[in-house]
Amino acid sequence: MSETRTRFAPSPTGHLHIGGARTALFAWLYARHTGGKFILRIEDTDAERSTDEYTQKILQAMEWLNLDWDEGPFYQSKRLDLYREYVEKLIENGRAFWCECTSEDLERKREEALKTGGKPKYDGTCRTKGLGPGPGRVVRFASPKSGITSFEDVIKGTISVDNSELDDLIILRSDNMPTYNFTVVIDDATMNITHVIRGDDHVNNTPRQIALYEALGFRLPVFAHVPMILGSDKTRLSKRHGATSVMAYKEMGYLPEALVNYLVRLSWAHGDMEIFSMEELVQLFDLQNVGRSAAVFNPEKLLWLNHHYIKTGDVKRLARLLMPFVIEAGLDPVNDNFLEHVVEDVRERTHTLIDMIDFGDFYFRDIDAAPELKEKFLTSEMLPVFRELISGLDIIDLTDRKMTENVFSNVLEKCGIKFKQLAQPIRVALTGKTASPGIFEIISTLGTKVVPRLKNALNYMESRTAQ
RNA sequence: GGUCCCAUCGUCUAGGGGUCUAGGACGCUGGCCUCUCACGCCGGUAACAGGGGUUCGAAUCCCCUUGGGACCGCCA
Repeated sequence: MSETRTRFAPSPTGHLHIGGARTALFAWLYARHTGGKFILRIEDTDAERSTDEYTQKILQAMEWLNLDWDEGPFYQSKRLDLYREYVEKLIENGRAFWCECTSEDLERKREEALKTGGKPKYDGTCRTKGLGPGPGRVVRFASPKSGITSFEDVIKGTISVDNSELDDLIILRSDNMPTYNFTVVIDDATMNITHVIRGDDHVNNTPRQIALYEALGFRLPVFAHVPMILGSDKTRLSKRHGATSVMAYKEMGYLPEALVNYLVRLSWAHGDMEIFSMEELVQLFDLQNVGRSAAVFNPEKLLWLNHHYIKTGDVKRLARLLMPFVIEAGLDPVNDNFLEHVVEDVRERTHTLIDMIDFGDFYFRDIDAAPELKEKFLTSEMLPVFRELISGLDIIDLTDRKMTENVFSNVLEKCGIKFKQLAQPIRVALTGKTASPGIFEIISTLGTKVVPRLKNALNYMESRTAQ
C-alpha cells in the first residue's frame, strides 16, 4: 500500500469559509493520521473571479488553523499546458469533440426541456459533426451513454448513477480555458491523490469525473464526500447566518484550536469525547467515523469551546494573542507581565479575546462608575473604612496577596464590618462595575492604580457627606 | 421537474438486533459553593419522522411515505 495523499483545493474567489475549513481539516487530519501527505492546490481557472488577494487570505487562514501542507500551493493557472495536452489526447482518442453550439442556443434548449418536463442536458448536437477548432467553439467530453457508474464512497457507501444521466460536459471553454470537472481529474490523477476528500456537493460530479478517469486511463482514487454544514434554518451556510469566514472568527477573538475542535465534531465523533487536542485528533481521526448527514452550525457550542480553551490555555500565549486586540481597542497594554495577570484574572469569566477587553476594560483605562452605582455603594458608612484601607494599602506591596489580605482583615476588625459588606463598594471603586474578578486578584494586578482609585472614591464620599 | 444523498433530544452526537425505561455535550433550567460575575459540583428538561415488513426480539436490517439537502453552468 502506497502512501496516503490527500489534498485541499479551494478556489480563490472568496475567503476560506467554515465549510471549506472543515473539509480541509478532514483531509489534513486523514493525511496526518495515516502518515501521508497533504497537498494544497489553488483552483484558479476562473480568471474572472479569482484573485491573488483571496489566495493570500486563504493561505493565511490555513496557517492560522495550523493546517500545514507538504506540497504546493500548486496553481491551476500555471498548469494550462498540461490540461490542453490531455484535451488533445481525448480528442485524438475520439473521446472528446469540438462543439459550436452557442450559450444562447443551449440556454434556450435548457429552458424548453425544463418546461416540457425533460432533462436540461446537452442533446449531442455536435457530437458527430467532426468539427475542428474555431472561434466560439468549445471541447466537450463524449460521456458514456449507457451502463451505470457506481463507486464506493468511504463516507456515503455505494453510489450509482445511470450513465444516461451524464451529459457531454465542456472540458475546454471557448476562451481556451479548461473547466473544473476536467482539471480536477487531471490534477488529482497527476498529483497521485489517493483520497479525494471534499464536500458532498460534489457527489453528483463524481460519476462524470470517473468517466474522465476511465477515458484517460487513470487509476481511480478513493472518494470521501463529507456532509455539508448548514445554517440554523437547515439551508446551506451563508452570510445571512452570521460570520462564515474563518478569519472573521479570528477577528472576533476566537482561538484556532477552538474552531478546529468545533469543526471536527461536525459529522464526526469519537464516542463521548468533546475536547480534542490536535495531537489527539491526528491519532484518533478516521474517515470511518464520519457521519453521512449534514450538520447545523451552532455558534453557542463554538463559544463554549472557545471559553474552554481560554480557561485552560497557556497564559503567556493567551496574553500574546490578546495584545493586538488591546492595541486595536486603543488601550495601553502596559507590558507582557501585566497582560498575563489580566488574562489570569478574567479567563474564567470571558468567552473570547474581545470579551476579555470588554469585561476587563478597567485594567486599561481610567474608570468612572455610573452615578447610580456610586450613590448606592460609595456611601458615607464606607468612608472611614476606605480611609483605613488606603492608609493600610498605601504602604505595602500589593502583589503580595497575603499582606493585602492582612490589611483587609485588620481594617474589617477595626471597623466592625464583614468582608461581604465591603466587597461591592471596593469593586465599584476599583472597576466602576458590580461584576469583576475577585477583589484580591484585581488589587494585585492593578498594583499602583489601586490607591489612586480608592482615593477618588474617597473624595466622592467626602464631597457627598459634606453636602 | 430529473438525478443523487440524508433522517436519534432545539443543536452536535453515542448507538452498528437483545446490555436502550436510548448515553454524552451545547443551550435552557433547579440547587450547592460564593466578595460580585463567573468557574466548579449535584440535579432537571428534551429525541429514535410516520407506516409496513424481516426476526423470538429492531433506534439498529429491508420497503414505502413524508420531510430535508445537494446537483442539473463556457462557476468551482
